[in-house]
Amino acid sequence: MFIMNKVYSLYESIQEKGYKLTEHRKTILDVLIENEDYLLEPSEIFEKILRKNKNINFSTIYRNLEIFVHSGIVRKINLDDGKSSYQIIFEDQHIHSMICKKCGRVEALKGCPFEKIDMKEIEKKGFRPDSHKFEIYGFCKECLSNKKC
Amino acid sequence: MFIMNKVYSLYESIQEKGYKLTEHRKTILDVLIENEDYLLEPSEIFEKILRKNKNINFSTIYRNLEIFVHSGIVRKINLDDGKSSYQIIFEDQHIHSMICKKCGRVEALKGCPFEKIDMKEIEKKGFRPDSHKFEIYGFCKECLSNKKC
DNA sequence: GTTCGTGCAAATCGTTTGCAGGAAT
DNA sequence: ATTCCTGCAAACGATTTGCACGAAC
Repeated sequence: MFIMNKVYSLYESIQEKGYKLTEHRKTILDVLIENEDYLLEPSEIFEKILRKNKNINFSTIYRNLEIFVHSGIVRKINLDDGKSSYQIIFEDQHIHSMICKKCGRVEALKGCPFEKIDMKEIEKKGFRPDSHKFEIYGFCKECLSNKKC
Repeated sequence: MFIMNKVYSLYESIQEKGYKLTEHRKTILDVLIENEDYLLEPSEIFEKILRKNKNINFSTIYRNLEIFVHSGIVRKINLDDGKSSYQIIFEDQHIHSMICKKCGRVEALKGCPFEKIDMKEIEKKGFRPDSHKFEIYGFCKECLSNKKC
């Protein structure tokens, strides 16, 4: 039961930050876990919870997603359309992704291009980097084979 | 007068797409050109136009920014706060940037990390890339020396 | 003269907030 | 018992839209 260990460790991260472990939080996490390879928008999370015959208010979803991000167990990505999407983080790895523009599927890339960057160029400009983003957008195998792309 | 050549070529790009060359469009472009090293939000563009003792409606600004992006002369970037920012593109170069989180200053990076990516990894997943994003966030020299970061 | 652009006001969309009652610790 | 969590409804900010008039081609 590897998966349960991973889930418990998510629960611990929440409690370590002083947040309570409520049923709603577990439900939202369930949805994120069941879609661990996908970026989900708050509205998609809402719908998937409905399909479980549960109902959680939008504001509760938003508030808890922020809490999860703050607890380091969820990643927030701002896509080009201006909407935010969320994805569970099982290990606290630093990753970059291939993101399917059709279905939101996310696949991890090995390595990080930032490590190959010429730091001298950045230092010369007097710039102090504190974060970076590298994302490849395109279409995943499944969406391509559906011939809808 | 290199700058004017560059400006005329922007005008041409607009007209080539079948859009009319209006005074408002020129004014918005002026502001983008005067801030070519910065990311500007629509509200900042609005204010800078006001300071020129001109007034352009917000909806006109939004509509024209979309048109400029569609004409390939303006770049749109979605920052983490969910707001959109815009920047003029003088040459249709493919660039990646260092972005100052305080003042919005943008400095170009040499090279592109995508070229160093192991394409075999992507092919193996059956993923078809169509675009990518590499951005370094941090603080620029000026903002650092203001000791406000 | 036709097509396209604009200002205005209202609508929309995603997201956030204040508050009063309810649940976790 | 205290602190935190939630639903609700309302507020919010950024962006978009319908429409009637005006400007570019």
